[in-house]
Amino acid sequence: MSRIPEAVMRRLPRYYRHLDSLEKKDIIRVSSKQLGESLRMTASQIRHDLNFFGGFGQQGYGYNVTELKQKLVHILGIDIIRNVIIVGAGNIGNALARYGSFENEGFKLLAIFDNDEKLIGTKIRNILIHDSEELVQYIKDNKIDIVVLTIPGKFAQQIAYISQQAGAGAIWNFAPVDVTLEGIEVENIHLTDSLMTLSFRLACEEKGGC
Amino acid sequence: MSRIPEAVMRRLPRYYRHLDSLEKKDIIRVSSKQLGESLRMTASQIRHDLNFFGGFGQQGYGYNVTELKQKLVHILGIDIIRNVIIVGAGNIGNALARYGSFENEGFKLLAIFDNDEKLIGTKIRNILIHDSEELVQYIKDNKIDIVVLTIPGKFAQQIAYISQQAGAGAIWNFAPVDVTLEGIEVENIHLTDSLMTLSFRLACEEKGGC
DNA sequence: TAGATTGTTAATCGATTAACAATC
DNA sequence: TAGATTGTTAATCGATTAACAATC
Repeated sequence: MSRIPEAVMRRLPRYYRHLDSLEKKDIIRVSSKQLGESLRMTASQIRHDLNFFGGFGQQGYGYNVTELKQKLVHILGIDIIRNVIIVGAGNIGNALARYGSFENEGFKLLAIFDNDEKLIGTKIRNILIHDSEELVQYIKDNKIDIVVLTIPGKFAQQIAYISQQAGAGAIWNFAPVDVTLEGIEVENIHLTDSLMTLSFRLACEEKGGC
Repeated sequence: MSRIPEAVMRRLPRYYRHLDSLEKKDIIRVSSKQLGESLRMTASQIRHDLNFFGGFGQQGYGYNVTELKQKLVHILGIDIIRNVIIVGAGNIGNALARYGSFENEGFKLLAIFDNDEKLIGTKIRNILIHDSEELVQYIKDNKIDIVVLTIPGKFAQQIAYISQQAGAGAIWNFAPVDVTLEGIEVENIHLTDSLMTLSFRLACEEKGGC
């Protein structure tokens, strides 16, 4: 399989989401033209993207919705259960822990870590909050695929590093710093950056374009 | 000013964040080479990006940290206070409402809306939760720059639409659907999509690359 | 002045779109 | 078969990087 461009990879979950919604509406087949109209992109791009993974369609017919969705499930690896832990039981950590719908996509929350003694030992939605001191040992003892960082920025890089050393497979970072590590998958979510792009665009509009 | 490419715009908050941290360390000057090393990008790209907005540096010297940061503050428009409301007082809405640090960047949360009678009239961090019925009137009566949508997907497009009609300037959407509207700035945050890219990358690794 | 580093243009690289033969 | 639509290659477009004259 040829190396998948980053841009293509980032569109895959959107394809998956849309196919899932078509399937729920009992739609059996869909063409790249129809997909393009719904997703506001060119039919050409959709066919081009999907063909990195193989020819899933049929000339003159299009794509079978359920079949294509299943292919995407497999490509995205969401048919594999992934063990997840959250480090930081603050606002965002709490929200993610309570947000049930990740479980539907194969992500299983095993534990939460915090260093606040008032929180240690309590639970969020049946999930125990452990002492951060136990983090390394916990990762070593359990196969942890994804470590979610919802801690202050100043701790993020270091906790990411020790999580990697302990054997974690990926970091999902919500701290407002860029976590950079070699040899582990990292996804940075920068909510403030995103909000700033709205601020920028509003300011541009007010200036009459830029 | 020539039209700013999307890719450039998305890098601006990162520049701002880094300059802010340099300033806090009392660093006076910085070269594009140094910035490139810290941010893991080419010096060329940084100079190229900044020059869309003007020549902020000095040959043989580099950039003055405070001055460049101030330019970025102005470019990003975070020197303008933006009025924000949150629609949906669930997990994510709650977390965003409690997350104080947006206020540092010029975003002011005025109100929260929900349709759960048990929540209406209560407060999160001093911010009153209003009945969703009042949303349109509230936007009409107050200059609302940004409407944050932390509601189920099925309501997102419609609430975005009526918010626009009522006069809102931008939508920050956390519902797992793509809100598409003409004539209003929209930023979609798809947490599940982001998590799926980690799943994809882990699956790729396990397959030995793709 | 000499050294450093910018601003800016040109070259390269990658991603998107168009086109169309293949084929269901 | 005729019409539709894919898979795939070629053309276009945009973004990144390299190069270097300008200049502090």
